[in-house]
This record gives sequence, C-alpha cells and structure tokens, in this order.
Amino acid sequence: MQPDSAIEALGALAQEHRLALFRLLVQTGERGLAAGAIAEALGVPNSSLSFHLGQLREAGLILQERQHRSIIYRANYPAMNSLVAYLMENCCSGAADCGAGAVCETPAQERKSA
Amino acid sequence: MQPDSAIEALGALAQEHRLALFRLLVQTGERGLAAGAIAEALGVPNSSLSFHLGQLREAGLILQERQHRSIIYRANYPAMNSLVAYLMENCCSGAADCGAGAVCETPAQERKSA
DNA sequence: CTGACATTTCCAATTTACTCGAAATGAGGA
DNA sequence: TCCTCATTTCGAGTAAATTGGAAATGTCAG
Repeated sequence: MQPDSAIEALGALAQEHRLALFRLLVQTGERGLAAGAIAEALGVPNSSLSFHLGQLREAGLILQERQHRSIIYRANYPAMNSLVAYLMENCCSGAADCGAGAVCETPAQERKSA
Repeated sequence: MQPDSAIEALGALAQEHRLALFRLLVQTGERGLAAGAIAEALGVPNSSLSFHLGQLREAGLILQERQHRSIIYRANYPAMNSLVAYLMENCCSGAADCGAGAVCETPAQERKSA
C-alpha cells in the first residue's frame, strides 16, 4: 500500500458521519445498503451523504453497484485489511515478543469460539 | 472505544508526517525514539514536528517519557489495536464466512513462520 | 413519452488544519 | 550558578474540509 492511499483512507474515516457509515457497511456485510437507507440510518441530508459516500469511495474503502433505481454500497474488506496491515507493517522490527500474543497482536473481532 | 476517540486517532494518522512518524515508532518498538531523532529521520522542522507529536499524543496513539535531556516517544500498541478492533467491530454481523479466513480476517503482520 | 423516485452536482459560507521562524521553557553539566 | 542543548509554545499566513438547499441527472413504471 502506498502512503498516499493510506492517508486518503485514514482521512476518509476521520469524520463522524463517514466513520459511522463505514462501520455500518462493515457490519452489514455482503448484502450492502442503498444510499437512501444509509441517509435515513445516519440522519444526514442526501447531499451531505453523497459527499461522504464519494470520499469513502474515492479512498477505495467502499464499493458501489447500481441495482434497479438504487445504488448499493458495500464495505471493501480487502482495502480495510490492507490499511490495517500497512499501519502494523514490520511492527517492532520483528522482535520475538512482538507478533505472537504480545503488543502487535490484532484483537480482530471476537471469534464465536473465543 | 468511543466514536470520538476513534475519529481523533484516525485524524491524527491521516497526515503525511504523522503517518510516517507513527509507523516509524511502530517499527522501532519498545526502545522508542527521541523527538530530535524523529525530526531528523523525517526531515521536518522542530516546531512542526512538535505540533504533530502533540496531535498523536493527544489522540493517545503515542506515549512520551523524559530521559535525561531528551523526550522519548513510543507507539501505544494497545491503542492501535483498539482502533483496529473498533473499525472491524461486529463485522458482517457475525456471519459464518466472515471471521475465519474470509473477508474480515486481519492479515496483521506476516509472521516469521508464515 | 411522461411522471415519480433515487441519487448526485453545484455553490458559497463557515470552520478547521498545517506550516515554520522566533521566542520561551525546562533539564543537565561544569 | 550559568550555560547549553532539547523541545515546546506563540502567532500569522495559507490551504483544505464540511455543510445543506436547490437544481440537474439518471432509472424505471405506466
């Protein structure tokens, strides 16, 4: 991942409505949500939401697809994973106590079996 | 993690110098780096660097400690991990094909054994 | 083709972020 | 104590983000 892409992605997430929007899509999964449904869920005017959708889309964090009259948005999971990997890249210069159960261990999400 | 803290942290990372700075500290590990050493490594004037260090510190992403005449900065790994966990929280509403080896799997760092 | 709906573009006002030289603060060493 | 080094604070100038109403665009049903 390029530094510029990472900055763009982080900047896209560093905003109240966009962070809520992205997390909503992350939690929604493959099904995705239409722009109108998102606007209603977040309580944001259409024109503002469209602006924020554009920011997230340009940053590569979300994907869009037309479906009938609506446009469906989904989280771009590989992009999210790349961003996280970039932040943690070469953590602690690969010290032995870094990756495995120590400082750089990602909690990820709680697994059902955990 | 609170939404406001996440926005603050993401905003702190969404800047060329601060992203480079944070990644430098992540890679440096427990040893940490003095402000002067960071300024030299990044090629940023002292006053600018101090501003960026303040932003990252206020966001909770880095920790500082005085050591003799220098101030040593370190990455705050738990804060980084919380932020990542917040982004991925309840990914795909816990669908079976989400966590394990699918979309929400964090690559984390490449392990030495991978 | 016409009407209705979903979404985006345009625009201007307001707010917030970034930069860096110069001066101030703070901690040791002699 | 006095001086020096490391870092931060101050201040003003420049640049960029966010907002939302109104108008434009694009898609489908009848």
